[in-house]
Amino acid sequence: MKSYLTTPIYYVNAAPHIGHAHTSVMADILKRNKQARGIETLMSTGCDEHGQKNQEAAEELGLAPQDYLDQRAAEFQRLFDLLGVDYDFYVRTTRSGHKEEVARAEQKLFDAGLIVKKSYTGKYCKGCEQFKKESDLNEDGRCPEHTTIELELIDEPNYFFPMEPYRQGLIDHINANPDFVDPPMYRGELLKMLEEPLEDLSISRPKPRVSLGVDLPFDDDHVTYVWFDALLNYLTNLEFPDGDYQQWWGKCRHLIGKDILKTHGVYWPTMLMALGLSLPKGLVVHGHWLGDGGVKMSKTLGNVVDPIEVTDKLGVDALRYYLARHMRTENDSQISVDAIGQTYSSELANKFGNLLSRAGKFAKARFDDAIPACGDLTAEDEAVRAQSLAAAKGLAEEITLTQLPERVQAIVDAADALNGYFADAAPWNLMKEEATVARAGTVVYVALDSLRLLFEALRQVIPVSSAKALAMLGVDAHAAPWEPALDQLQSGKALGEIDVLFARVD
RNA sequence: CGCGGGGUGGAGCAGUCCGGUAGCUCGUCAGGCUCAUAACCUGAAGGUCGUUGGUUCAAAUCCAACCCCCGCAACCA
Repeated sequence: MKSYLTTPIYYVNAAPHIGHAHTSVMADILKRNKQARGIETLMSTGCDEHGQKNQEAAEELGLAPQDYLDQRAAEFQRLFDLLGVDYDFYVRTTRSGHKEEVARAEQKLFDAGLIVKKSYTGKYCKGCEQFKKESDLNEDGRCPEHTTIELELIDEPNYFFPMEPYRQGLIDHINANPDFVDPPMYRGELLKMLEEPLEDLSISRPKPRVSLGVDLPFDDDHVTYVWFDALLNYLTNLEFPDGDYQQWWGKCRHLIGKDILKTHGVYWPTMLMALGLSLPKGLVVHGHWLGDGGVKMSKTLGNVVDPIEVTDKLGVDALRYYLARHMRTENDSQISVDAIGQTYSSELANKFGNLLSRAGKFAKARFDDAIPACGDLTAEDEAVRAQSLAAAKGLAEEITLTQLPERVQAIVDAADALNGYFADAAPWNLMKEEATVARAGTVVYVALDSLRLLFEALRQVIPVSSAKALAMLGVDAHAAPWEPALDQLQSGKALGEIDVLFARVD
């Protein structure tokens, strides 16, 4: 079994933000989930270095484009490395192989007569450096952003990719493949987009306006429109067209934010159809993060959540955990440094960390630094064990992004139950009578073994902390695939040093 | 009448498909425990589930109308 997961390649015209962190971390979690099930998985993330906005960003900083791009690409990569994103490809569209293959694909379409040249007429705003639609203009027929500038009527040649011929085929494909878009809500949105005839997609930009891009192979005066170039990264990673890309391409799922559903659900499939290639297996769509108060993040409101800042303050796993725990794919979700801190304290520190600490230290102090023996099990023991096993199994099977929060929640609930169980059983009281010392050992065993199972499951979400926790329990991090099972702790085996796993941050 | 999502105790959310004691986290208050990271356990206060009407023995949940927020419609995950 094979799988290929991609994130979008991010526009590097500004510093990386929480959205970039989110999609790449989600791809990482899905990859770990697949690997746990024994599925060989490739994952790509990276950056899109072409286009007007990148060009402008470089100019603003007074840097040569390539210097600017090198800096930003490294900055994004550092973030993903910091967050533990286990990518197989870090894409840069400026790399030579990619550019050549994009040009080849374009030439192929051009030769087949699937790209047409025609003049584009439109009102161009010099302020925005963009063409404006009538509906974008104010009452005076001017750009709302630049009311003093008279719009220019520009008529220039441009290359277009007619998408309409593929529309019905795409609709049929979506109907025949219910999981082409997940969650289904976005499938409906996509089908809506396909109800009207598709416009010709402009795939070129005149060089005087945009220079950062892939030269059109059949016209030196133009560069390729960023999306046409960027989308192909999903294939060029796999050494398309000369390499052995087919074995992976058929297993590809694209993770995307809802804002780029059209590019991935319309532009990309029609391009692939024109190139005679099969469509990806599916699109995995998620919503956006909003700042405190449920409004868009903005510097003026001061509700921007910077992934680096959060990580510095609370640690990588606090952020990864929050992203996994609180994003609802069909809606936008809220995030703030306070909220991350709260989730970190109440769940990671107070439930998982503290439970490990109380049971682990108890075992060390009262049972000679080792895991106690497990005696006969009571109904209470069996109940918490069953809950922990069920929760772990929730991450041993295939998960979607939509299910992820509830699966993590089940792990939390199990830890919660273990805390209650431990308090009810009160092994510290059982230690007072010789007759019940063995029973205390059983309670500690059940707590530690169940907790081990929960941390094994959490390796998908918070790999670093989970590995630490398992080391404290004296368990070797066993390799994928993973089969959740009870009673994997060995009685009598030494426990590791029980440190504070999630340090309190005030 | 462009499209879509949402409106549930102070905050953030689940529950809505398949009607039947309104649940979780945080916060507040009271008690308990002492193994543990001022943590953990128990209990309490606090909600006319946006509004109105309808169906039903029974509606947060189904139906209708309306109000209010937020996205999209533009190269932002």
